[in-house]
Amino acid sequence: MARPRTHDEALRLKLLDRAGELLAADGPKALSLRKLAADAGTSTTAVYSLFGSKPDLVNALYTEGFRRFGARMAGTPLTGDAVEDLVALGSAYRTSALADPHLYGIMFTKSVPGFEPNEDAEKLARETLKPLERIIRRAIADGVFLDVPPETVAVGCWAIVHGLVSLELAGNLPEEFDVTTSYEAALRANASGWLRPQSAGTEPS
Amino acid sequence: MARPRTHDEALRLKLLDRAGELLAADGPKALSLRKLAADAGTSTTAVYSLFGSKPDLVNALYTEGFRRFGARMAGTPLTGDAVEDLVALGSAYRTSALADPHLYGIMFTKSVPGFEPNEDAEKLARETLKPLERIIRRAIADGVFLDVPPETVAVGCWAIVHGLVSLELAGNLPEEFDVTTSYEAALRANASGWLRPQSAGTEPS
DNA sequence: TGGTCATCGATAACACTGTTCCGATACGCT
DNA sequence: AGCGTATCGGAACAGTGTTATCGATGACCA
Repeated sequence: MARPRTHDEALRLKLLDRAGELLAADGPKALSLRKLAADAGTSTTAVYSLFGSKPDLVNALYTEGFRRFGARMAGTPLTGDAVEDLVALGSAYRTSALADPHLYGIMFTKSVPGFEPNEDAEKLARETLKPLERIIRRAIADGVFLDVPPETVAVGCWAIVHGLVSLELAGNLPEEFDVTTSYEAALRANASGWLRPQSAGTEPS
Repeated sequence: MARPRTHDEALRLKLLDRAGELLAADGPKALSLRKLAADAGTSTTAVYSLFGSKPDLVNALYTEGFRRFGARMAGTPLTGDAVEDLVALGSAYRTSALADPHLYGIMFTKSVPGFEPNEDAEKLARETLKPLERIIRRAIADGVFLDVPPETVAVGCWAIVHGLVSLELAGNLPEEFDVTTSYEAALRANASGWLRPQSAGTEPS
């Protein structure tokens, strides 16, 4: 054997860190391997020996993003009231997205052209939605929600938060728009729509 | 003065057409000015004298996308029942997106890194949502919907369709998921959530 | 009609990207 | 000590968007 590797775990973390900063500072367009390597005081080869390629590097960012995101979701306190809990999870989702918009772009809107998450990363991503499904299954089992497939409700909830956050991040919301209030109102309206008719008296807004 | 331009309107249309085809065939990553020019039998300079830059070319695609999209929205037959009409518009939105997914990517998910729509294009985009707002305003005025700012409801409706379509196009829906049915159910649930409580008896399916 | 010359457009160059190759390096082992 | 080899960094390759160059062109005016 020969020459011990200097492209070690420490450098790997440093590169990921700098990549996150570059991303946050100037967006996915500015995330260049050359600039990244230069900033970290190494060469582009290091990125290839540590990650494999640029998409693989982005995959690591994707995974890290979902780790943080999953922690926020799992750490959201729940009350047992299905509608309120869905609103709470939705708010956590938005908080997470606003905390690191470009990471959100990688995770949910394919903002880096060549990138597709690998199987492990995708599995991790799906795991983070588990709290959502748990709430919905219970609400359906308890007769609070309509008796429809839980996936349908879960997808609907995911869609509204994803849609709202995407519109907000893309700057597509109207001027003088009270985002936080409207966001909660929309989440509550959406969740309330799945209530069984006789229990539909829970007033939105 | 001298030499009349041969980079005329016909070439402009041809380039736009080929650009759409390249986009539809291999996605935004494969939309290269060199390939485009070669395919159209001209040089890259033509693109610059006709459009200005690549983002400007994409802006033209964006505008064309919203022209078609707006036509579909405006052409959707309405019944006067707010919830059903919102579902119908939402379905038209999805149809439009599925008809040309990559164009949808340009229009709604910033799939081309450097591109931002210019003012005219953005104004046109906003115009296409007018039918939505009309329905909502009337429903609120008639006391069918809750008395909240119409923008709040409009954004909520836009968000759920955008969210659902994004998830579908990104391949994030569960296996064995009846998209069309669930899509309508989610739209109906979302719209129903804005009904005033006393009229909340409209049963989602 | 012939000459001038502004203008157009294709070629080539530039600065950048991700990726690959290859030779110099620097350690572990004999 | 010296060999061998895995490792690493710089250079090379193929591609991108963009810009500059410069020859060809055709409309105007004499």
